[in-house]
Amino acid sequence: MAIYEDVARALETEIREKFRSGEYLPSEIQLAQRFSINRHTVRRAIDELVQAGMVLRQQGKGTLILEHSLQYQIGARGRFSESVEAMGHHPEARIIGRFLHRADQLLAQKMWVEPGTEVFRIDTLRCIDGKPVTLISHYLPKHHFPDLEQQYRGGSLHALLEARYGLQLTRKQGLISAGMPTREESLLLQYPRNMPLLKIRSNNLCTRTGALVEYSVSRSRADCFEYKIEPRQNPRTEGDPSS
Amino acid sequence: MAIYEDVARALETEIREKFRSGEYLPSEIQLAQRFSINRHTVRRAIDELVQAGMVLRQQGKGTLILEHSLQYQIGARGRFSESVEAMGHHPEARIIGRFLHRADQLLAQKMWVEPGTEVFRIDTLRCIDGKPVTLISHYLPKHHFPDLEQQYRGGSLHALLEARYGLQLTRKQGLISAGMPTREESLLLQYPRNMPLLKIRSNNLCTRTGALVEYSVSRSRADCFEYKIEPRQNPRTEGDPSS
DNA sequence: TAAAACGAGTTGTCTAGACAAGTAAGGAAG
DNA sequence: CTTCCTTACTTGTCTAGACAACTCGTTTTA
Repeated sequence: MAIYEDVARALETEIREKFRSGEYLPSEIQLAQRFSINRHTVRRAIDELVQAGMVLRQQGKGTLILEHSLQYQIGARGRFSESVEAMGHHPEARIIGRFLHRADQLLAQKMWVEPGTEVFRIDTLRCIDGKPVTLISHYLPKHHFPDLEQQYRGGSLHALLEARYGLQLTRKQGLISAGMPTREESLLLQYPRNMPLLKIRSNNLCTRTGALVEYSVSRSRADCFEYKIEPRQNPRTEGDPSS
Repeated sequence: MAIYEDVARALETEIREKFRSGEYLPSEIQLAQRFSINRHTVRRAIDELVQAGMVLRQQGKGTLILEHSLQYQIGARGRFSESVEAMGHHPEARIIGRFLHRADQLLAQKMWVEPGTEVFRIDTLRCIDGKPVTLISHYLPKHHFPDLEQQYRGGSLHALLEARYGLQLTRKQGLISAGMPTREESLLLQYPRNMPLLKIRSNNLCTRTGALVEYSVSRSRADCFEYKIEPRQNPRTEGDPSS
């Protein structure tokens, strides 16, 4: 039996018995000293835990211990549903990054604009009870919002659009798919790479003019999130984003 | 960008273009010489392919190339969208299994019936171009359809319900989530266990009476399937020039 | 006061070499 | 002919060291 397998099992029981989720594993060097093995062998052991979805590596910080029973929570009550109508329009968003793209072929097609158009991209992370749940990339044509990058400081993006630019948005189309997280997504969402994400790409139009003002891609942890499609009820039930 | 990522991508295209499944990759040492990198770096690159399910390591023999039609389609055009409205009601269904359940606590809650109620379950597999894409479990309260099990022989379940029982269905609620396949799902869908499924659970009511007549769970391969949510075609906004 | 630079500590990548373990084929011994 | 052994080649594991990249708190600087 390989050393790294032994160490992996040792760490596994140790995590279950002595650590809580949110804590960090001892550093690889410390573990190497403790077990009197090489750091690479420790890494190989931790690889097993990563693969099992028990821990998450964070470069520069450490190795984060995740919920012990992630896989068992799937399908359990811990999950909460969210009306698709409300997706992407949530107040407690934290800004992760801002970018200025020039739309390539693919993006242009999805945004219904000409290739080369300048497009703001704002990435936000939505947390619930301090737990990251959804990562959203908002794409907005620059010419509609020349000074948006200065204005937006977090919170409800759509409320800002309405307040400053007088725009009211309507979802025109939503595409729902599933995929596996990239390393970056895994990090931001604190979510194992071998668990699925629920994705929604949506085009939002200005309710009045019909012009596309936002294309967004949201990626949600599937262990605690699912989307609810309501029957077509009477509209205008979703007005208040602050609720 | 890391070297091993480059090499992994290079090998990926090479596999697609120059190799067939069943063949073996050049040995790690040969690849290391070819790319002028260390063997460990080659191994790290191949790790990526293993993780992606493209190749299989065989100690002492070599690295076997597997069927490689799946992973490339992800995110490509090969994917086709399907309106949620149409989900679960498709003609070219093949029957996989029939069951008679007595609803337990959980199922009863989801189906809005009393625990202990007898429930038909019919599993169907939907294929496209001979490729299995969606696995659907239909749950129907027995008392509504005493002889359904005899009647249904494949094809559109909902058409049969309408023809024989005079029932027209309306989707009341849809819950969309993502998950990993069980072994059985993986087998039926011919889909790797490390790729995600897109799931929809929906309750369908009789349009006239409002009684629940069907609860269904569909699981679709995420590599070639995504769900489309159409805008609400609200009759009141008919004059809208944007549509 | 605010921004920039630094430093300690962490994970990530790459190299280098050694030996273990498994496979397959060929040759030697029975 | 069959069996066993050797040999060559493959992947698997472990060690060792170096530096890159990143995080975070502290210190310095403007």
